[in-house]
Amino acid sequence: MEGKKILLVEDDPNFGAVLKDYLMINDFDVTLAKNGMEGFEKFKKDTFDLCILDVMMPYKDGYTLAREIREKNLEVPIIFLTAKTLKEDVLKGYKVGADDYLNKPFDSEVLLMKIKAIIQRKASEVRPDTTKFEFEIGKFHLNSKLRFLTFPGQEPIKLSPKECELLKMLALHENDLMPRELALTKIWRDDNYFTSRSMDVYIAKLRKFLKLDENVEILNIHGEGFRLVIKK
Amino acid sequence: MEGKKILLVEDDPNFGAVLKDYLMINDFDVTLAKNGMEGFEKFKKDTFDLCILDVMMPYKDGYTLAREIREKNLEVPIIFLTAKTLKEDVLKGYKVGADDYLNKPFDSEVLLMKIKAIIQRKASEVRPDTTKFEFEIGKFHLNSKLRFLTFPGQEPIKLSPKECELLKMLALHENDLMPRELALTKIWRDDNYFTSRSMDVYIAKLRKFLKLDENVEILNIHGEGFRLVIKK
DNA sequence: TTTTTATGTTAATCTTTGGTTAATAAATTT
DNA sequence: AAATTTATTAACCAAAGATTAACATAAAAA
Repeated sequence: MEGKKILLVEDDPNFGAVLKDYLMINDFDVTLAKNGMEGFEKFKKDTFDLCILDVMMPYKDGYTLAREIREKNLEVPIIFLTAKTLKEDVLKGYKVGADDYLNKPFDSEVLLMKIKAIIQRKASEVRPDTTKFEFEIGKFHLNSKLRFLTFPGQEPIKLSPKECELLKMLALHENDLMPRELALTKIWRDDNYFTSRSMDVYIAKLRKFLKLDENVEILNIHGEGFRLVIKK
Repeated sequence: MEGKKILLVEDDPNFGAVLKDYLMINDFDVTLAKNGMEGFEKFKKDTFDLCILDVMMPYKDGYTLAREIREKNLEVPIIFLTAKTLKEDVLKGYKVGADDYLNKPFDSEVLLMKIKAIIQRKASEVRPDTTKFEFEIGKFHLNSKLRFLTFPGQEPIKLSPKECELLKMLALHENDLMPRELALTKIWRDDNYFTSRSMDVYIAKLRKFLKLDENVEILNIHGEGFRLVIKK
């Protein structure tokens, strides 16, 4: 856990300094920014393992900053700090892609634990190669950047963003288990009953496309996830 | 995090009930014991992911109980609840093998977070054991990740989670005793009459699958458990 | 041997998970 | 602003899996 880099964006200089010190004592490498602008500048110049953002800041609030960060980086975990307890704010945070949410003032122990838990989780996640965007799926060819799926002798099938990401995720785990949870947290950024239902709808769509090649199919592993099988 | 089992030992019936409810609302499966004796009895009869012990209880205090629990189980995380804040008590707790320490009354959020952090940590520690998922069982090949069992010249047999785990557990003890109790506590997470009956049902199912290879069979060792025999 | 306890088997029931359709909402394009 | 595409939600049914009850049989103990 040593030397993990944290970007801390907090406008209150006292609180910011104290928190920074506390985190540094606990072996994190902390960069402190005192507003959203500066936060984003520093984010672009370096690579962080975690971002801790205060929600209420002048000029650029935490949510806006989070959105900008997410545009640049889909992976980095974000924790919001807030004095508010309003439900809607919490929800807003999650929508922007926050990994966690903490009320201020909070128990520093708790923050530390959250940080460790999140970093550990990220570390243990399978890191699919996000750069790869071309896949051979049986006789199909998938280009996930241009979002289409071609089959010999056919017009290319245009895929929607969700269709495409889901198929890509399956392709990355070709012939192996693609855990349900993984797709839900990575693509839908939420794992609940409805997103799960939504995913099933997309699986059905993909199956329809893939019917063209009888050697390709998406199998379900009950309670676990799906498996893109490519017979050869 | 759903369905994790917590043993809560707390002599104050009001506080105990409130805390139990709170944890249950948060999707934990909570067993409440109202003193150390009862706590230990319940601990022996079941398998828990976490124990939360009040320090000050009549007859048998939390430390004594913790020591007894540690004798039986070196793994299970223990959290102490205490009204005291004296340093020495905290130290005593850690010496007995506590994973955490909380003052009472405490912020329920904090407890929840600590619980989650601890359980997550344990989960990631255990991973090495989970790595092996391919087994040769006579002419069979078991893939316990994709949950199927193949036999030359046959369609792969899909296994249900319980079938799969049970067969894996037997395979891990190939030609040796696989104690009944082990499968029940690890797979069924509970050892009682009904789970035991359920396990027998699964043994029957596995025997049916394994019939294809006459050199493979599951023998019963009366009162002890089962033995996966592979003749060579 | 008789009695008790443990195991084996089948089938009914209950629970959870997955698949599909269609209506609605949200986002994007024209 | 209208049309089109994409995404979500709800309802419902089907399939898979797990448990339980009932009863039969085998092993151990009394």
